[in-house]
Amino acid sequence: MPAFQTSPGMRDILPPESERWRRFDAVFAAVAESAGYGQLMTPVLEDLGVFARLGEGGEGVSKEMYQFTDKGGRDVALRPEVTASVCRAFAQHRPTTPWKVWYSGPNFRYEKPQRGRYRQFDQVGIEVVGVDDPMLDVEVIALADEFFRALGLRRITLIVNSLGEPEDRTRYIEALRAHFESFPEGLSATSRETLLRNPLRVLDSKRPEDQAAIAAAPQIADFHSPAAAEHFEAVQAGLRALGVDFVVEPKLVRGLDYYRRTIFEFQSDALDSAQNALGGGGRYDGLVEALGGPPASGVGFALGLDRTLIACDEEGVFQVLPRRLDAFVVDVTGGLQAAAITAALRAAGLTADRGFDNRSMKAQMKLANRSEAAYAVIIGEDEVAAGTVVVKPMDGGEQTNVPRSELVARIQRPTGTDRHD
RNA sequence: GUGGUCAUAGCUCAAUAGGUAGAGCACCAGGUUGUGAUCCUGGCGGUUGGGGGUUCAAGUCCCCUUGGCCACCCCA
Repeated sequence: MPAFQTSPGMRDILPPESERWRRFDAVFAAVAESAGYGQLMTPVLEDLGVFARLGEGGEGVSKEMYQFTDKGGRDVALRPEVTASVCRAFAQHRPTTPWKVWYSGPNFRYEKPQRGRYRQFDQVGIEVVGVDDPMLDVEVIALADEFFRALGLRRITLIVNSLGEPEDRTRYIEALRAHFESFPEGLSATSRETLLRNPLRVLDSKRPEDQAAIAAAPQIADFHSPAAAEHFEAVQAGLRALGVDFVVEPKLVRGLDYYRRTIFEFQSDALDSAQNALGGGGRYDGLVEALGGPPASGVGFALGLDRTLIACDEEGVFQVLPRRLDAFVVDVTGGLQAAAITAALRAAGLTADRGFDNRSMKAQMKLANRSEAAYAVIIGEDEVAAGTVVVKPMDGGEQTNVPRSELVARIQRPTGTDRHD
């Protein structure tokens, strides 16, 4: 038993899995940057106040926040999400709009860990501040959709809804509360508690005894102001124009108070229905202002690496193969030769590893095999004397003895292709 | 936060009814005094998650604790 191990809900990502994570980021960056988004890097630690507004939504928010007082007496928290930090950054730096950014990194929530749910978890996302145009909602959603496709995922469902303007939303919540409180068949005990805190969330319940009340509940669309309805229509028209499949789900809600108008979520039907949401987002007009900035609308989404990778596993896509080395240098003359040869190979842009500890040729060949190098470069006393090296294809091909000066060329241009010699 | 379940070698797992802890894989070495991936032989490897208790004797039974997993809660 090791004296120390990772704290609950936190883990090491070892190679080669870490390579997959890095490629995940790279694919996301490529999609976002193709649309003019730049990477924003914010601190993982911020003043508690930056996230305080999130607490107005569910009580879970404040309960699950990693917060503490630092040595200067400042109340701080590890970020539970990035959207609030983006808005804080906008308010702080006042960049010109539209401000289009993407991000990737760890977030922290003090939850009870289980598979696909960690206390430190990575998310990628994009946010745009300062544009009201529904076509921007369309762009953001389409980029998320494009990203899932870039990973190779096919069994993805996009669901969208609109919470309307803040006033619409407020009126709807009151109507919902009234409906649920007076519904004859009542609600489950859990939903009755949810109702006190966040009536919208009751719509999310999957408990059978709640379904009758939910089915009979008022529809948000009936509360949309003309402007909100028009915005939502425009979003749908834009998605259709781009050929992005979607389903309007009137019962889709998001837990936080800051969401306005468009909200959306991507689900994978390759996962259990209980946790099939890979990511989501929406509009949060007003959040920047709430954080001390100018009035500015915002829209964005975030998605989690863990669940998305699980979905990839389920669909058998985005399987990252370990990187192969070009060459593995086996030196049984003490190791100095290998130092020079690997340096030369690397300088030529090739990837090369070598054996250490002056182990036997057999042992070094086993390492070469394990490294999955394309070639073993073997050097012994004979080769040193002759100024040559043995180049052996590890796939079983014939090994050849080549002058040391031709080694790099031989590996860059495999035998059989250099017929002009 | 609530409930359930599990924890044995680096990994995946065995261990009859309490009776000295095993295998496969991996790793190391040799067979092959200059050659991997196959094969053969041998080796390294564990205070059975930790602590306490019952017992002549505990991996096995009891309590506590830590951690994983599952469900609920929550889900930004």
